[in-house]
Amino acid sequence: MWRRKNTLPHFFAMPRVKLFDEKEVLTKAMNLFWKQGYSATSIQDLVNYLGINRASLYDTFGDKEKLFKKSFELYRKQSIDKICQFFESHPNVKEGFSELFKEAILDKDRKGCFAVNNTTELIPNDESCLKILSGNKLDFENLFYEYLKKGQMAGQLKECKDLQALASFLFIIYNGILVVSKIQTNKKELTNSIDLALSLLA
Amino acid sequence: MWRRKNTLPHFFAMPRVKLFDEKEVLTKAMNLFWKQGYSATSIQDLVNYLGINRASLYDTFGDKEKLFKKSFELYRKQSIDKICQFFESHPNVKEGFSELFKEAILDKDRKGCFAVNNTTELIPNDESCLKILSGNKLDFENLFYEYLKKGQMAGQLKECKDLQALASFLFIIYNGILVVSKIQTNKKELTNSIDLALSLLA
DNA sequence: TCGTAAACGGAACAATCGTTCTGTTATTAT
DNA sequence: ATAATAACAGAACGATTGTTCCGTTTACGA
Repeated sequence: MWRRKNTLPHFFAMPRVKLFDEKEVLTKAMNLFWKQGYSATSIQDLVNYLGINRASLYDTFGDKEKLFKKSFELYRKQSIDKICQFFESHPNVKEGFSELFKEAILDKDRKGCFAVNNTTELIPNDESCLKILSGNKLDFENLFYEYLKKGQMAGQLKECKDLQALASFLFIIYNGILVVSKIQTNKKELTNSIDLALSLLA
Repeated sequence: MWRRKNTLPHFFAMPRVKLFDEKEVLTKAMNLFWKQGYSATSIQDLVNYLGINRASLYDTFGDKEKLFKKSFELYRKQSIDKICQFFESHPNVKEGFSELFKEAILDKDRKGCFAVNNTTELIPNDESCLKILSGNKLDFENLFYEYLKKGQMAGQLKECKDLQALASFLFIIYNGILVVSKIQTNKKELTNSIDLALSLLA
């Protein structure tokens, strides 16, 4: 069997390159889905906001659902990277969580958290998203757990706590903050609640 | 100017009565919006699920947004009534919150909380919903506060706490539980977190 | 320079969106 | 019985949905 490679003289040819940066466009898509949610964001919205052609959108990202999944994938990577760096640059556990939560309440444009928004919008109507969000929960709780453990070994936690339970608790608090911050932008009240929650650590 | 009333003999006439119970249908609409969210629920979905005609839907409830608002209004009334009764039938504060939260984690069909779902879906894209949800937050925090106060006066809280901060904290916890319950139905882990949070009360 | 193939712009697709309209049916005071 | 009128069933509306297709443009290896 002969291969096509041999039969055609100019088989390999390079087409024109993309006129847009794929990751840059994906970041834009992420931000629009984040703000509007999956269902409320139309392809036309995306075409307008991303500034690329419909055909380019479909050629590059597949369909709407695929683009959404890729957007959320990017968000997950970014937020996990951010948390890791955040913990590394905050050696004290209690201070670290305090700063993390207090940063979360500065939600000027009320977008909340893309993961939390997806949880409430897409569960229980999208099975595949449940898997992703379950994984996301585990990732966060594990990060929280390791951070707590490091703090415990450094003697930052007074008593011997159930770190697993503490990690779950902190994840719940984090989710709660990310919901309530969309309603309430009064920093003072939320700060008090955070201090109250973190009094369980020391 | 003569009035039409005088020119026609039988001006007042009663039409046929509704073949469906308005509140019953509204409850159904509430449940569908609750499960699917506002954007993901089409009029056709509603017509199928409610079992009434399109025209009847529009005649009775106005348009989609009005039906949604009425659905959520019904939900708010029901949940506030439920909380009031719940607190009245649970004289001990800590036990009351414990039971309330532990009831929330039994979310078999993963619908979550209609109010939380609406918060993440509709803010910041619907200004009128922000007002409603702000009011809802205040209502809940006030209910929590009064309940805490009653418990404090009954000597159920050891120290003299900042009850306002405690109420806000419990509202955040409640929201967090109502999000995470959609992902995690493992009761044990969530129960531990609830116990941890409520250790701040006694 | 030339041919290839992907990116591009934009029209076009069927399906569905929320909403309105048109008759018909059914009820009740007269 | 009759007239009036709202509820009913269902077709129809234009607009928008997500997606595909077509023809052109453009970059790059040969």
